[in-house]
Amino acid sequence: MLSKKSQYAFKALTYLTEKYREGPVLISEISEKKNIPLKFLENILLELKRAEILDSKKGKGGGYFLKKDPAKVKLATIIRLVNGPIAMLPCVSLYFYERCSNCDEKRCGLHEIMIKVRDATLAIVEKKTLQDLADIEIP
Amino acid sequence: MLSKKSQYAFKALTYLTEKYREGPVLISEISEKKNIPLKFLENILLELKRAEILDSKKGKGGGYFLKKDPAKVKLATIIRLVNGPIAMLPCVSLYFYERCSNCDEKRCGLHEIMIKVRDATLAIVEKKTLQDLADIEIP
DNA sequence: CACGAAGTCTACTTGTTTGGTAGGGTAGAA
DNA sequence: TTCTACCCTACCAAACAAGTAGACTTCGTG
Repeated sequence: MLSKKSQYAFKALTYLTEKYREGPVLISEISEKKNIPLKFLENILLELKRAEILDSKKGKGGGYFLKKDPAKVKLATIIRLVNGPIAMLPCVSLYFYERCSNCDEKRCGLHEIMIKVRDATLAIVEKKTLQDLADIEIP
Repeated sequence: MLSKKSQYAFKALTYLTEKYREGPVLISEISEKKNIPLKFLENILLELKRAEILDSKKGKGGGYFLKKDPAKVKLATIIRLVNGPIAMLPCVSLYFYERCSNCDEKRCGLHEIMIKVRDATLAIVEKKTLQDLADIEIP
C-alpha cells in the first residue's frame, strides 16, 4: 500500500500540474485546497525539490512549481522516491534489489511469479505521467 | 512490499505443498529446513490454521499439513490473509475498501490508474496457487 | 494411567516506520 | 530593510514488524 505521504505527494503534484506555467504556488494554497497538513506537506515538497521534480522561488510572490514538463514525469519515479520499492519482494526489485537469504532465485517459484507481478505493475506506472493524473475532465 | 512474515508463510506453505499427503510435518522441521525462527513460525502456522488453510494434529507423530489441495489455494488468499490489501490504495481495494477523504473517485486520475494496477496484479495472484510455487523442477 | 511429544495460547519486548508537530533560520523581492 | 515564504532540525506519539518467553492443553503410546 502507498503511504499517506505518497498520496499527499500525488495530490500536491496533481494540483501543481493543473497550475503548470501559472507561476509559483504557495504551500499554504496547496495545503488548503487539497486538505494536507501544512508542515507535513512542506517536508514532502522539499523532498520532491531535492529530487529535481519541483523547484521553488523564495520571497513575496514565491512558491513551488514543477521543474519539468508533467508529461515527462513518470508515476514510477514518484512512487520510488516517496514510497520506496514497487516490487513485492526485495529480490525482484530493480531499484532496491536485495538477495534473499536461503533461497536460490533460479529455483524459487515465488520469485518467478513476483517478477511477473512487478512487470505488470511497471508496464502501467512507467507509462503514466503526472499529466495523466490531471487529465480527467469534469463532464 | 510483502512483510517478512508473508515471506515466511510462503516458504512454509511451499514446503508443506511438497510434503502434501506425506502426513503431518513438524513445526521444528519446517523451521530448520527453511530457516524460519521457530516461535515466529508457530504464530504464522496457527494463523493459517484458523483461516482453514492448514490443519494440525497433536501428540506424537503430529504436525501441520495442508487442509486443502494446494492447487486450489490461490496466492491472493494468502497475501490478503497474512499481508493485507493487495491494492496500492484503500479506495481501490476489493477486500479492504475505504473511501478516501476529499477525493471524488469519479474524477480522481490516480484512482483510475491504481485500479488498472490492481487488476493487473490480481490477474496473476488470483490465478497462481501454492502448487505453482512448488512446481519448479531442479534441472 | 502416566508420561512425554507436540501443538495452542497469551503476553511481552524491542526496534522501526508513519504521520505528524514546533519553532526558529535564512534567502530574496519589493 | 522588512516582510514573506521556503528551509531545516528536532521532537513526539501511535502503530506495526519481528521476534521471544513461558505456561497450558491435548493426544498417542507404553
